[in-house]
Amino acid sequence: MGASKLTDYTNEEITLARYAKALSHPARIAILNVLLQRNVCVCGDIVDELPLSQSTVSQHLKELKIAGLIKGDIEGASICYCINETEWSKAKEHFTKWFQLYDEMKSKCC
Amino acid sequence: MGASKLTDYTNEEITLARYAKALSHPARIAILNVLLQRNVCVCGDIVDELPLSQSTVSQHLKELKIAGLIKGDIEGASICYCINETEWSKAKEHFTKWFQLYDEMKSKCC
DNA sequence: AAATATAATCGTAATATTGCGATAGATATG
DNA sequence: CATATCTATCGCAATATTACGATTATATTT
Repeated sequence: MGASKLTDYTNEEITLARYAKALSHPARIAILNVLLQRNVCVCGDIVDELPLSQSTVSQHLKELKIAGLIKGDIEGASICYCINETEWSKAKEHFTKWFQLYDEMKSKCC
Repeated sequence: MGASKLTDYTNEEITLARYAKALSHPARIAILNVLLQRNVCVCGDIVDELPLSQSTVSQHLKELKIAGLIKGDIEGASICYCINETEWSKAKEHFTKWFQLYDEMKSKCC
């Protein structure tokens, strides 16, 4: 009856926040930009393109992998990273639809 | 000649990461959802809708305000928060265009 | 097998974030 | 003016993030 406090966040809120978190560091955006700009899958080249150490880049790659935005295929001694199309599309959809909610608002205030 | 290390991130990378950071917590997404769902500007109502204390909500509101995504108009003793249309559109554009870069890739790998 | 190259992981330090209660400031109401 | 309401800020604790060097694991050469 009384209690109107939300007990928790919705799945949609959590999902969106998780994608956003993956993109919340310039290094991770830069990594994805490298993957977007090159036709070929890069691996250690990413390290050379960023102002960060190998271990730090590897950590950022791990986070992007956990978020699902990239995948890494073992290619000999090196690893070929690239954007995960499925998850990329999902993230795109989530953001696009969410941002569009504003346009669908009937009455905007202030 | 040799050195190919990026000295720093691009403005675009920083901007995108900053927007993403503002959206990287479920509470902030939830706050924006409240503002998106209500026709009228809410103020302290946001606190009632979230599983967080008043001070914590206030802090999240501050971050959203710093990111520019919302603005707060003083309305008597309370404050009327709403989405900042200009910045919202900017963020939307940034994300949309960036996500679209994938579609514009000539050859996808892996 | 030894040496080399590549990338992940460990350990650690510095910093940032998150959350809350308590307090302060500003505005309304009696 | 006193009180109540609403929101921001302060102080603090717990946790998470970021970054790096050193090490480890795996694969490729020689």
